[in-house]
Amino acid sequence: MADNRGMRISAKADYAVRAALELASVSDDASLKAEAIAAAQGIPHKFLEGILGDLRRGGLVVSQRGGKGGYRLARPADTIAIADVIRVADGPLVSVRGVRPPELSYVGPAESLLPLWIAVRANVRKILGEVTLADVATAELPDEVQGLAEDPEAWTNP
Amino acid sequence: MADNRGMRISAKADYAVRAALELASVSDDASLKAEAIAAAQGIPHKFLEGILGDLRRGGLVVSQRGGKGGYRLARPADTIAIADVIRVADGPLVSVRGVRPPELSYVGPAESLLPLWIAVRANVRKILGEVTLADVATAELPDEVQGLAEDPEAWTNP
DNA sequence: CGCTTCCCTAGTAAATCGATAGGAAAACTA
DNA sequence: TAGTTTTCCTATCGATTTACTAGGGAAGCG
Repeated sequence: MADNRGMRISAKADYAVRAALELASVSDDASLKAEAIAAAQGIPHKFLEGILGDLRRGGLVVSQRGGKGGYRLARPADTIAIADVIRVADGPLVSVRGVRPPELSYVGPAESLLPLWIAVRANVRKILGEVTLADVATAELPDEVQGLAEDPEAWTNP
Repeated sequence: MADNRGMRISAKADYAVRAALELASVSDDASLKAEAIAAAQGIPHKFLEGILGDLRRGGLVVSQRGGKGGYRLARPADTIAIADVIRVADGPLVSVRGVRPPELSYVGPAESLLPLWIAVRANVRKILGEVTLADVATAELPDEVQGLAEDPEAWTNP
């Protein structure tokens, strides 16, 4: 009864970020077709189309139809945080039981759970909010993040 | 199409932690009945029973049947991290598309996504792994966590 | 027009979420 | 030993979500 799942990043969010990275990696006013992104990243084409629609409605990408059409980023890649992409594709970064931490209320010995969830959220926000598409696409993560990822301990499973 | 959900803590994980906190708040060898915990925390009784079963199988609580029965923590409250409880109730703390970060493989401009997820996971682990049931139950969070939770910015939504 | 590519709506199988139901098995109590 | 209490186990359930697929309409271009 205690199996998979915990705090998960959905396929949709993962795909959205990867698609955005693909767009971030091409020269500034060039555009990519959904099919090309799908092939490059191994994402189901029609599923990706829906995700790109979300990114467009969220103002992160712009699209063009027709023969020379495709998608491109609406802003420079170094002004779009990974958090922006996840939020547009998947909603709030962190939630507890479906609601965002500030809406929760705890009683008795659980009262201090609220500040704890808030702290977790603040930390996730800090990382995903400061790392941009440009950072990831050029493989130059901020030192702070790089440091965390270099600790061999971080790569081990529980 | 871009609605709720992101990185979520499930009802089950939330309930598990709250139940464990209730147990942490009573004197050391006393025990609580599932019904009492359910009432104190407003958790559906039968649902909680299943969760307490997980905690028992995970070695975090011990149980006793019969008239004077109930549940108590298997170890002192200051040796059980919130992360322990979540993992036992809900599986790995952080996962991407159902699998744990080290099992992922990215190509092209998405290559540095892996270290990014690793960094996020390391950070979540750090917080939830160092805060114990005793810390939360006594409302004395570690300074580092307290600091994060005190920033007013952390309490605002996006 | 004809081709391409985005755009939109619907549907769908499978899993998960958040429970509920019913009773068997143990422990204590009288 | 009978009765009570409480945990323990299995099974089920409706709603929602997840990860896709299908099919066609609407732009844009040559």
